[in-house]
This record gives sequence, structure tokens and C-alpha cells, in this order.
Amino acid sequence: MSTLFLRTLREDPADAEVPSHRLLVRAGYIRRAAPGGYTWLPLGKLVLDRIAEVVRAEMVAIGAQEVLFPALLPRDPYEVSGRWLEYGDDIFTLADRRGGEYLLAPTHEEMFALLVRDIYNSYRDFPLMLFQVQTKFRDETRPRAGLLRGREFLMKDAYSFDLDEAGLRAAYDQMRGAYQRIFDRFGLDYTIVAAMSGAMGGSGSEEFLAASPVGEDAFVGCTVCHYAANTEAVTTPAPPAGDVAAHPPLQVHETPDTATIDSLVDLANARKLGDRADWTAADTLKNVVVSVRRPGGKAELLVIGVPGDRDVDLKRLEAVLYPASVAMFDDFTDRPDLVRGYIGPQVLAKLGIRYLVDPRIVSGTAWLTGANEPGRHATDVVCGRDFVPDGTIETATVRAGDPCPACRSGELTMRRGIEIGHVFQLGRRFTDAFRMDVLGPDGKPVRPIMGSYGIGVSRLVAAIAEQHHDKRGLAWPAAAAPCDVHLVAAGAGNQVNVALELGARLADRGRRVLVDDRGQVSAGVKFADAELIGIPRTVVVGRRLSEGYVELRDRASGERVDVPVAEVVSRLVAAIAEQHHDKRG
RNA sequence: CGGGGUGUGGCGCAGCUUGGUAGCGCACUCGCUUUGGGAGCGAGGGGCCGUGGGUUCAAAUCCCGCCACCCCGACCA
Repeated sequence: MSTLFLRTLREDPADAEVPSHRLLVRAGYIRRAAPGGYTWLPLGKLVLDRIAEVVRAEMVAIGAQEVLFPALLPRDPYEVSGRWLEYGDDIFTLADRRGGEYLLAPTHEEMFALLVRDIYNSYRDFPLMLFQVQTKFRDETRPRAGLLRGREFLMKDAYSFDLDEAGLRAAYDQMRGAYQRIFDRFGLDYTIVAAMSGAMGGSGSEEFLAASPVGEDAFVGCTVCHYAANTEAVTTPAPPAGDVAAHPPLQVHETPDTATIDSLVDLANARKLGDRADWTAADTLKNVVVSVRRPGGKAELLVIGVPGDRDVDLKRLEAVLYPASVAMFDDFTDRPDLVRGYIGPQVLAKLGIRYLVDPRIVSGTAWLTGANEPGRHATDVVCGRDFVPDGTIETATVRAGDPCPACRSGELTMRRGIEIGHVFQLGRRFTDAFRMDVLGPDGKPVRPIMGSYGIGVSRLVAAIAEQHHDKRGLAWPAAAAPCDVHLVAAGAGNQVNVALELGARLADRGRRVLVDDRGQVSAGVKFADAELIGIPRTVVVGRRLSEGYVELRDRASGERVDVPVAEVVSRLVAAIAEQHHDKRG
């Protein structure tokens, strides 16, 4: 350690908010080099490499083969797949000296599809799984939280190629299992949740979310069954359809100054509209106007109808409508036909505006909603009679306590998590885009079907740190730690020599060691640094050395025992071997 | 992109209101003492005060622009 390129910080860096960022910087693992870009210092590089090795080993164990693409790629394949437009400003683009257009790859589906198309052309070649561990670039609008969201990050991306859906599902299940083994080896508390397919298109998709209060993804779980889903992907059980004919005719009421749901409910109860005084926000129909723009297309108006006690969650809406981008429509000056605060769905068909509703709004339900005139609302506006939606859309805010869509008996609870992995069944989007066919057994072309599987390796460093730390510092799980043993020479006498010698003997037995042989550094500083750095086991060579004892400390549990010097090497070797064996299963 | 905040040696901060020799703690170097919980004394080195312009005899300090970072929101792995 006297020669290790390391300087720990006694104080928290001012710009680091989340624990992983704070501790990784303080303990000398990483250092910011650019907006959203971090330098890996020696300790950090060790952790990054160890994590990548675990990921590699589990990939190889399910038969995936490693390749490596350039990060700098020509524009053309991304143009063909349509993602040059879809990703838009999120791609780092650049030009070479001749004006040729390039990008720094945000992900590599295109290149893998093209590579396999180049090399394979028979059904006999499949199934196939390939992966790489590669730096990805995304021009994030707001990098944050250190390694959790950077603009340059290390990712393991894997792709499966199969001839049919059954093959894809088998590959998907294998990959899903490998992901579970990987995250289990790092002792992570995570949940597999149903996800939106996002930028890639395709069908079955699940995310691995590491539980953390600083996570950026909200997800729900069920109190009764095993249902779990990203909030964006939660589905809403639709109530049974009602009888359209059972409702009285639509009535228009004077409702001045009630452009908000709250004011409308108050007034409806005060005036006993429809002879009721028990109106709640859930009885009203809120109609939200948004402007939707497809990539490269022009903006189009869309109205979303949700029960008045809920809001349109723009994040969910954007996820559902991807790759289109969505903005609240709030400049009504050119649309006198849309009366802000008094919009009802009754006129939308006439106006030629698409109307999508929350699944709770089924045929035969009656609503209190706008009458499309200033100061007027209508009661008994019946779905299926007074308006007919163009479809349903999952975009209303999800709340804790909502019914579980899977078992229908439990309630949803909400938590936050860090997305550490994503698996999904891509389908033929990219093989279609590149017209990738291979010859089938009957001599006819078969179009392979792809799966795509990602793990944010650098993000995983942060996720593990988030779950494995305390007030004193990091506390790495064995599989991610930069070293197996931290030897602290506490004392000016023979302690340093003994520590170095023990370290050398452990290294001979294949154990990774860090020896704190710094002279002129007090024992207190060494202890504090050891706890900050977070190597699982520390051996203190200190005051009882003269009696033939050293102290063994466990970082995570805080346990300390004195052990005869003569035994310490064999004990550690055995303990570490056992641990590796355990983790391997 | 909207709102708020912050930019001063490697790190954490004071100085700015009221313009006048750039300071403190940590870290770093040297010497002596110290050595099981972030040591003491002494002596040092290190700063285009984010950046560009303006006001002024004089700008870290006042004014304008820009940039960067952090937080909240929007957006996204």
C-alpha cells in the first residue's frame, strides 16, 4: 500500500449525493474525469474487472461466446434499423475528416445482427449466443449519481439467435437463470419485474432491479402473489362493462370557475348535480391533451381520458408511445374548439382528435366531465353512448394500494430500484431490418429471431456499493472485492515485516492481498482506511505480535478474533476457498 | 428543457453584503517527538479565485453573457 496509487479522502466530496458515489470517490476507487465519465483508479479497476469476470464466467457457462465490437461505428446500420432517428439526441454523433458520419454506439443490436448474417447462413448453425463487454455511450441529458447514470459506461450485452419462438424462449430462460446466478453471487437484493420493451421493441421483457432508495425506477409488488412490475409496465384490471341503456340521458350543467377537478367536485356536491352529493374525483373524467411527435414526423394532438382522481403519468405515457415523444399541450390559443378546463370526449370524434382512455373507463360507465363550453360540465356522459374511445392506454399514475392485476386479490406496494439487468425477447425487428435469412432444412429461407440481454457492469459496481456499505465505508461481498485480505501493520516494530511476509505467503496460495505497510501513518488512520476501502477480511499485525497473535477482522459483521500467527495463513486460505466454493454452488 | 443552488490550491470550506497584499482545515514536503482508532511542535511547497466581456485608479468581491457541477422536475440504462 505504500506504493499503491491511492489517496483516500477524509471528507465527502461536495458533489456526491448518493452513498455509492460518495464512498467510491472517498475510498479512492473512481474519480470524475468528465461530465458523466469516471476514471477507474487501481482499486476501482480491480472491482470492475472482478465483476466483469463473474459476468463472463456465467455467460460462458450457458454457451455464449465473447466478441468485441468497436464503439465507433458508421451511421448506416443505425439508419437502416431506424434507430438513428429513434435515439435522436441520445446518440453521440461525430464526423470523420471526410465528413463521413459516425456514432459512438449506445448499444449494438445492429452490429450483432449484421455479424451473424455475414458469417452464418444455415439453420444448422443455430442456436447461437454471443456477447461482449463494451463501453457504451449515451448523451444523457442529466448524468447523475456517479456511476449510476453516466454518459459513458461499461455494459455486457448479449444476443441470442434462434430459428423459432420456442428457441428464443429457451435462450431467454437460460439467460435469465445466468443473471440470477450473477446477481446472487454478489449478494444483491433484487427483484425481477415485468418491464416495458422500451427502445428495442419486441415482446417479453423483464428488468432486474436492485432494491435501493436511490434507484431511479419505481416498481410495484403484490402483497399476495409474486407479481412484480416496473411502474411503467403495470397493467390495470378493467372492470366489467356496464349497461349503456341503464343511464339517464346526458345533462349539461352550469359550472363556472371549475377548471380543476377539485373545484368541480366541490361544486357538484354543493349543487347536488344529478341529485347526488357524494361526488368524488373518481367519478369525474379528466381529459388531458398531449402533443405526440413520432421521430422525424410532425406533432399530433391526442387526448387521454383518466378517472379524475388520477393523473396522466408522462413517464408511462412516453414509455407506451415510444419512440414517439410526448409533451403536455398547453397552448390553446389556436384551438378555440378545445375549451381548457372543460374538455369532454363528446366532441373529439367530430374534431378528428384521437381519444384513448384508461382501462377503467369501459363501455356503460357514466362520468362527470366537461361539456366543451366555458363554464359547463355534463353528467351521465356514458362511454359507448355519448363517446366511443379509440382505444385504451395504460398511462394513469399507479398508486400503492391499487389492486394486483395478476391475482386480483392482493394490493400493490411501491419500491425503488436500480436497473442492473434487462432481458428481453427482441423478435425479428433487426433480422427484418437487415433481411437476415438462413437456409432451412427444406431449402427455404428462415428468418432468425433475436433476444437481447444487458447488464450494466459499471452500474453494478455502484449497485453493489449501495447495498454493501455502512457509516464507516464500503463492505464488499467476496465476489466483488478488490482483494481477499487487507493486512494492516499496526506498530513500528517488526509488524511491517511480518505483515509483508504473511501477505507474500497468502499471495503464493493464490489469494489477493493488500498490505498496509505505510510507515509514519498511525494505526488509527490505517484502521479507518481499511474500513473505508471495505475488503472483506482484515488481519491486524499489532501489539500482540510479540505473544504470537494477530487479529482477524470481518468487515461486514465487525467480528474480531485473535489468531496465532502460525495459523493465520492456513485459516484464511481455507475460509476464502470455502467461500468461493459456496458461491459457485 | 423548466425551477433552485454552487463554482476560491488535490479534497472540504471562509472571504463577496461594504472593491484595496488570497485565507483556514485536511492532504503533500522536510526535521524532531509520537505509534491500537483519523498524533504533536516547528519549517515549507502549491491557487489563470469556472470563463469571456464590462464598470473602476483598483475586481475573488459590482454588472452582463457563457460554461460546468449539484438538487428537484422533464427525459433516459
